[in-house]
Amino acid sequence: MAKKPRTAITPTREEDYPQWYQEVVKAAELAETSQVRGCMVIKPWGYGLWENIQAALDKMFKDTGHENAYFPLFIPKSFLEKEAAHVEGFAKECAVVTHHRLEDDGNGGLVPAGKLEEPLIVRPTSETIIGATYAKWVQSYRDLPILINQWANVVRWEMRTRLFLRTAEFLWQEGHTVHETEEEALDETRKMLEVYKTFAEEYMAMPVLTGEKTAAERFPGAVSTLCIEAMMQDRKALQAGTSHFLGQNFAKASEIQYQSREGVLEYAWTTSWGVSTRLIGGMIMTHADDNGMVIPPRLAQKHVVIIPIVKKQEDEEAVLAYCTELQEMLSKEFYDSKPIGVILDKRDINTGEKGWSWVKKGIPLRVEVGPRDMESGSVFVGRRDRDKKEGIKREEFVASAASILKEMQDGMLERALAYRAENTVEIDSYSEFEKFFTPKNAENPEAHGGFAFMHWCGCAECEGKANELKVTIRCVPFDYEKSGAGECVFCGKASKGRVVFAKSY
RNA sequence: CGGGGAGUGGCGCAGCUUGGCUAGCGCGGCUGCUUUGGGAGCAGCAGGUCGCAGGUUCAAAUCCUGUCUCCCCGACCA
Repeated sequence: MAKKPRTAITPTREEDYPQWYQEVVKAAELAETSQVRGCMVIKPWGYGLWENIQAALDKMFKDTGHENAYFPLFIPKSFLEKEAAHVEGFAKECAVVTHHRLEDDGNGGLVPAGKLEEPLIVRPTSETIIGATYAKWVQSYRDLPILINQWANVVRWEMRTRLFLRTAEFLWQEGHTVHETEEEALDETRKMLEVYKTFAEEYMAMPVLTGEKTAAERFPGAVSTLCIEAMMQDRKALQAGTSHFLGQNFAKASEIQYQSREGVLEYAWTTSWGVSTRLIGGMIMTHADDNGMVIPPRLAQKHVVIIPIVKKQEDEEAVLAYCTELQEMLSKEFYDSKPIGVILDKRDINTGEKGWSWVKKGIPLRVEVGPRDMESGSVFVGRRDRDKKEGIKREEFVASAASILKEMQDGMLERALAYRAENTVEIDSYSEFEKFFTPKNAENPEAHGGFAFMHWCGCAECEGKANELKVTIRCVPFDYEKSGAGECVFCGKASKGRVVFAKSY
């Protein structure tokens, strides 16, 4: 029996995908569970990813005319009650503040005191509190549009949590806009979804499908929910971002009214859209391998780590000087309009261990520099997307670093696109559907399924039949009618085009 | 919230069924020496109120009750 090569992460993706995911998060030092139920501590290496996600998206939001603002963490209970579907959707997962003080219980403990007149809800999302604020800001059509984004944390008391993918508290951005016309609001909804798609593909190297959610999967209170959906390496879908057209539902609930050009009092049209720290989970499950994290260069806070190899004490000074010089040279180079981020790892630990720690963290380039390289004026470079390391002249490496990073970024997207293509099928019969989404090994299910483009009549009953195999409709692609008419896989009734079915997170 | 699994030095685990000496092992940490180009070796040292709270008992990591947290599968959701 051939001995399998040692991997930095155990178990491997194939052996136990959920466990592998957790190990990658831990080994890459991205985050850890906290002492608070369901909440995570995002560690510097993970938070750096979030900061870069924020920076890139923030620029895209501003370039599309949006501004940032900040609204309260607390929402009066009565605000949340205003939109019926919205309350129903979120009521079960809210953290509720009922007291505003703690008192000594006489035994060294504390008991809540000072009961609030009206409970406050820790925001699960801010439509209602922002809507109430907008109602004050909007009088006339001249006050519109309002194009505001907020970077914030929200709390949803989820029953089952997983680092980055679903935590009780998470970081996100939520855009909330108000418009004069339905058409304008619809355009906004679509525009922001495009921003998300562009970001996912160009920065995260994570290909996404776009489309509209079915009624069953829609945001509570929305008229329509648009989404980006990505395929993870276990072939399950991850909803990576949503953009909601709220119609006049929230405007009516919050009394956002304006006097129109004709002097008539009208309800405004609103949208909301968001992405969260879940994107980091998506990045991990799209790119990480059995040796740990693989960070897309465009989102890496550091692109290169320099590892000095010092054999003899007397070499140390010279090798470090050579490394520092390399660091300075690289830092003057630009990748993606920013200076290349370089770490010189001087930690006094074994070289192998040091190298592997960076492999697991997913830094794009590792450069090892020892006396031999120094003498020949070269460096030894390892790319995170390849196994082999190669020697290269120092100047040549410095000059080509940016283009190597670009090549890596492009390669990651291509690989992810290829993976998705390999696991995307068209299915026309229920038996095929059942076969595609049923693992061979029921005890310990292997990666199976993928994206299945199938005909669907549009009724909730047939959608429910897919649920029996834990499969949901991820989205109805915008151009779904282009795939041609057919018959619903479940009931045989007419369908205008194929929609995307998959198992999901 | 339903089902299953688990909490024992920093990490991973054994011990628990059938209570009993100072609670073990591996990895890691520290110190010293030797090493160093893909996860080092030897020696010495440090480190644990066994998740928490009650209870049973002469005696509890072990038995009982409660509770908290984590992981997996479901339902729910970004």
